[in-house]
Amino acid sequence: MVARSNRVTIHDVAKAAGVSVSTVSKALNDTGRMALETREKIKSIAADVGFRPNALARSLLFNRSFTVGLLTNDTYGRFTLPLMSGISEALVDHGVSVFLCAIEDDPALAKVHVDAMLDKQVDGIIATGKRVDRSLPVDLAGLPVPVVYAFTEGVPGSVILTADDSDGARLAVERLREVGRKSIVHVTGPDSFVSAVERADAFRQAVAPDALVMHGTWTEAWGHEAVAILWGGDNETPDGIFCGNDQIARGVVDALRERGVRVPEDVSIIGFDNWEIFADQTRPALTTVDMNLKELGRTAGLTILDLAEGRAVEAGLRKLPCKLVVRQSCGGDRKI
Amino acid sequence: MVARSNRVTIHDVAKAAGVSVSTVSKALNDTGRMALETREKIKSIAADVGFRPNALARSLLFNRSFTVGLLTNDTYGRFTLPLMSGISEALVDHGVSVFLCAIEDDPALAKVHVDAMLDKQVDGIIATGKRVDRSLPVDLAGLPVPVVYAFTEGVPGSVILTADDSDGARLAVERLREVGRKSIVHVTGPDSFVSAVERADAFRQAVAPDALVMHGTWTEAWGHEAVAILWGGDNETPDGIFCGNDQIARGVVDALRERGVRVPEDVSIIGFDNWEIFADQTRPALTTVDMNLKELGRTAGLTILDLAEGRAVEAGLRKLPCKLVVRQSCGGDRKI
DNA sequence: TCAACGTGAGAAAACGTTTTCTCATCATTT
DNA sequence: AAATGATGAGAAAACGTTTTCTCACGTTGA
Repeated sequence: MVARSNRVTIHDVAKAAGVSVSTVSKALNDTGRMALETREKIKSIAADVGFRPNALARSLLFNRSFTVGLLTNDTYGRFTLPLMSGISEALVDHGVSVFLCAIEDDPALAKVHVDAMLDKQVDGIIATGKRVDRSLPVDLAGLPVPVVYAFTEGVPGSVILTADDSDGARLAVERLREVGRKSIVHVTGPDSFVSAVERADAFRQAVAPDALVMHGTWTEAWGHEAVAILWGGDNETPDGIFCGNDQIARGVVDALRERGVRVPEDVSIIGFDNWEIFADQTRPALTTVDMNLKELGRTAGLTILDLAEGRAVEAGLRKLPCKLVVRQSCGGDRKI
Repeated sequence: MVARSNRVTIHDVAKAAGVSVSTVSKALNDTGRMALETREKIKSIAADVGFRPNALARSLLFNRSFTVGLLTNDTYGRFTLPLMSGISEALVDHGVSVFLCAIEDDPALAKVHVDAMLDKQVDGIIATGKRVDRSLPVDLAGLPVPVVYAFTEGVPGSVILTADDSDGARLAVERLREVGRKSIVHVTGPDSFVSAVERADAFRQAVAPDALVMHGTWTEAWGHEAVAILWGGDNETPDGIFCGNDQIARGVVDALRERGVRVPEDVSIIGFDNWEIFADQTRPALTTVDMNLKELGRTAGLTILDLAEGRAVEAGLRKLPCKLVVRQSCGGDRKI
């Protein structure tokens, strides 16, 4: 029809071996009946001519494309990249490749991408975003392929994977307690974010029902401001601050340094996200909660595979545990 | 053979319309001869039953999969994401989807990914990395599909796209001059990086053959240190600093603030990369050189498409211009 | 010696498209 | 009225696999 490629097909192998294509197929797939000698010879010839089966042809036959789509509106990749990395890592062993589609909150663009993926017969779609409590600007319900939501809001009855914010908050508080901190506050993002609220609730539960939670923006500037508030009045100052993300934590650490408050000697700081570019470059480097996004990605990948291959998967929200990454800002590998 | 899906095929449309599949195909593709009435009826029926052609089947026929692969070892995505965004944007209009493969400097993993993509008959591969003067840990020469190198080292005779570092440096110096700066220095990364050297050369050419260039690491810490050196001695201090990246620039700005030097009133600072997370959060926000990575991605996408469709593309290194993003750290929408 | 059986290998169909060819049918021209 | 031409639509082949069927041949057992 159109330009034929020069790639070697199973027919070439058959010709070279002097057998039929069926025999070649059976030989290479270790199926069917045939003389061991024939099988070996065919395998050797196939290797010699560098034959690799055309995945498109197999896909057409099996109705399995061995591709999945990752749909995201997280332009900056802060959350998408670790996730992607985990997905890819889990799936590459199964011969599955991943289409990455960045839709920037544009419903039309999203639809174009979804349609393109469906046309290409993806085995499943993983949806992710930059916020757990917002959904992508496209309706993924009723698609002819399985969908897994990771770190974004999903429709009821779907499979949703997310990090356990409460667990993260508990981890942080535990650590602050371990290093001997008694007066702990939480400086975090807006209370319009479900994550912020969940962490705050878990924080209060772990510290005290009336423990101080300061909601602001997710920025360094807010970290500075929060310190100004805490250290500006006549009240007792805290000796431990759990921050809602690493940017806030950096702001807090910088502001404290400017005031001559020593971190971690005088005050222990714990961040959230383990965004290395912040956590590592802050002086001192941030002890911070890691949401295990890569692991979350791995789970999402495996889950979509289960669904694609018809295995049952429990629907509903599943929260994966966080982990604490210890650097210097909290102090004490030993207790202070 | 295996699980048949419930998706509607051209046969279903044919049955519904009471015609043959060939007629349906011709009707939908506006080819062949047939009564206008028939054509319209078939189109309408196809739309009603929600028919979408199976891209796999078309791919098999046309030897065109309408997919390309993006291979990267830039784990952090600093450069890959904008590039990816540009590629995707340019190609989605052509119905092309992008496989993202993150290989972490692991040759074996790289080979697995490349093989998986070749098996899936990608129309081309775009290689990218985190450093212009390093190549990916896999040999992409002699592949049966076209390859474009973007922001990474490519084999001789290949198509290589990269940002014009010299242009970026010139842009920065020009701006510093425009705002009236006379004593300009360049604080940048290690001279083992080709980019650093090219920018430094262009910097010297624009300022003076013996203009001061300070090589260090790509970190905030180096920015601090450089300021300590510059302001620590008895020498005249500069009134303009061109930094090799935004992290260094942030370090410089912070260090100057700590010393009571005002930015941009006393000293103008220009960064490089336009990494918004740094450029925007620095106080004052950084004026910085943007490498137009998204545009570079767009070009890479279009180029791989040209190659895939057999159009001639000039081989060799092609440098795309940078642009200056003006914020506050350099001063003067009007001259100071 | 003949039937039954096991073995090795090929033919053909299938997956879902597109395209080339062929062939009726009907209208126009001589 | 017969030959020519235009029109509309379908049959079949092709893309590169896998799998089911079929079949020839040789071996075993009675």
